[in-house]
Amino acid sequence: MDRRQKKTRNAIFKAFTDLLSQKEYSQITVADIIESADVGRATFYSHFETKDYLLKELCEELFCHIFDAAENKKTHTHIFDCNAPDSVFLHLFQHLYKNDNNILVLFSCRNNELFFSYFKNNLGKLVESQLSLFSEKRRKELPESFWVNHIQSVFVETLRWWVDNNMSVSPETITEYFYLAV
Amino acid sequence: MDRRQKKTRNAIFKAFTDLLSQKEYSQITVADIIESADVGRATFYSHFETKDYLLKELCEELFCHIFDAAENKKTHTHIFDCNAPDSVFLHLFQHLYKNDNNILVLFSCRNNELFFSYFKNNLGKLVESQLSLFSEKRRKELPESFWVNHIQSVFVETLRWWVDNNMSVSPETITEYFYLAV
DNA sequence: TCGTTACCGAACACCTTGTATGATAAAATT
DNA sequence: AATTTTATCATACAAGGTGTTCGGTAACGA
Repeated sequence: MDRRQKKTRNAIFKAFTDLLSQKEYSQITVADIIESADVGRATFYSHFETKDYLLKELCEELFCHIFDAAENKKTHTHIFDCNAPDSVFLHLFQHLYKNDNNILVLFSCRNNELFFSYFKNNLGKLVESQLSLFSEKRRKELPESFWVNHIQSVFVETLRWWVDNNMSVSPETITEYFYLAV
Repeated sequence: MDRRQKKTRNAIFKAFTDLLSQKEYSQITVADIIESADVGRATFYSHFETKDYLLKELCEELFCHIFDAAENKKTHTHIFDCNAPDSVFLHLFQHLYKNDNNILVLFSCRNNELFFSYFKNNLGKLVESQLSLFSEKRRKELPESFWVNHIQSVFVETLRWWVDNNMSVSPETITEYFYLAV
């Protein structure tokens, strides 16, 4: 990829992330973004079709990083030298706690629910691979789609509560809450 | 209230509800609404500051009806002649099932998350009054704010699943799922 | 009947979006 | 080093949405 393209793309991502920490997603205009990123209007539109696609691509980059990390624990441990705890959910909470790539900005309550639904979807695969971890009893009494949706939701809502409360408890504790709640 | 005002207000609510069943909230313009309601532009703005306030007021009307009904079961039973089951949650599900005032339109997956958060907030009071119904054990191990938020979330997500699945199970069954999940 | 009030239509300034243009400079290719 | 390709910029533009203003009209309440 052309060096200029990379620079532009990164400048836009950075500007967008900065703006998201200041105001609500729906209040941010393309004019805001290009001014903050210091790129031309036509340039913005040559990179991203719309503002919604920009958010989508940003989410994909961030989620791709964090979910790959959680799923491929071995390679990941090797690269990032983290201590690979037993639970992928704890692993996720730990990564979020570190706030890699400023991902937390997107979880702030001011921001769009669109983001939460992307996150929830990405969680889907992970949850399905972990179903056996949860209570056998309830699994048999509830439809599987209900059960999967439930676990995804509880994770997202637990995360929301954690962030809203300034992450004042440790990743280990919030994981415990998650398992108690789910 | 002036008869003309009532007529206008209702026409706008009706037009808005109809439109919500056809397209996503964010795609609906004020022009759409006033054309469908057949009122002047200035008239719309003399009733509602913005489209967001319109949604807010619509939610308040609908929720007010449904939550009052659930909370004041005695008066409510009297007025609406329903069979007042034991659980307020079952009661809620039953009311939603009847789709009073077309409330279900607002729960369709195409529609705004804004609506779900209003609903979740309205649920707050109700949940707090019902806390004792749920497992003592978990209540003591989890912070109260976490616990309240959790119950609200599970209700909303259960409802979402129910609606997404065309309400193919009975209110009694979905209530059972709710209690099993929470 | 008479004053008040809500409504209409039309026009308006302003903002946002997404596209198109030709010029310029950085990158890739030869 | 010379040349071609490509990303960028500034500017302009049309289309469409928002929220306000204003004078005329008709429905309302007393």
